[in-house]
Amino acid sequence: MSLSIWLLKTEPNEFSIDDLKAKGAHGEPWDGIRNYQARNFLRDMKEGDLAFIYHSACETPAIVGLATIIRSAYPDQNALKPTSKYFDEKSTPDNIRWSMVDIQFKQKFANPLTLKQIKSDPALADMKLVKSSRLSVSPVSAFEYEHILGLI
DNA sequence: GCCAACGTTGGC
DNA sequence: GCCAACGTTGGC
Repeated sequence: MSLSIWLLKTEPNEFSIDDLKAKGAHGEPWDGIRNYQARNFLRDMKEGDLAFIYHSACETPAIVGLATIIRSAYPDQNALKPTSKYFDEKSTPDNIRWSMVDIQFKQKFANPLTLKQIKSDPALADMKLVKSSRLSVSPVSAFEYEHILGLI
C-alpha cells in the first residue's frame, strides 16, 4: 500500500508550522479534532503518510509546509478530561469517540502556497479545501500533491 | 427520522 | 466584525 497525502488545518495563533518544527523528532499529537468526517480521515492515516500543514484564520491563509505521520490513530484522551477544552461528555474510557495521530515536522516552504493561489489554479479546483473550507482534515490526491510541490 | 434552531468555522 | 456555509442538537 502506497502512502497517502493529507491536509491538516491549524490556526497559527494556536499552533503553527514553526511550533511543530520546534517539537523536532518527538513530533506532536494532532488532537482536538471534534468532527466526524475529519476524525474518520485521521483514522485512515498510516505511519509514513505525509500531510500538508495549512494556516487558517490568519492574515494570509496558505499551505506552509509538510509533516510526516509518525503514529497512526489512537484515542484522544482529552475527551475524558473535564478541564480540557476538548472534553467530550459523551465519551467514556471504554468508548472514546475521538482520535488523534502524531505528526512530525518535515519541511517549511520558503514560499507558502496561498489560498488565493490555490483558488485561482484550475488543477486544484477539486481540493476539499476549496470546496468545503471548514473541514480540518482532508485527503489530497497524488496529482494534487505533485502539482503543489511543483508550485512552491 | 425530519427539520428548525443554534453554534462554529473561517474568509473577507 | 460580518456573514455564509454547514455540522450538531433536540423536540416532535
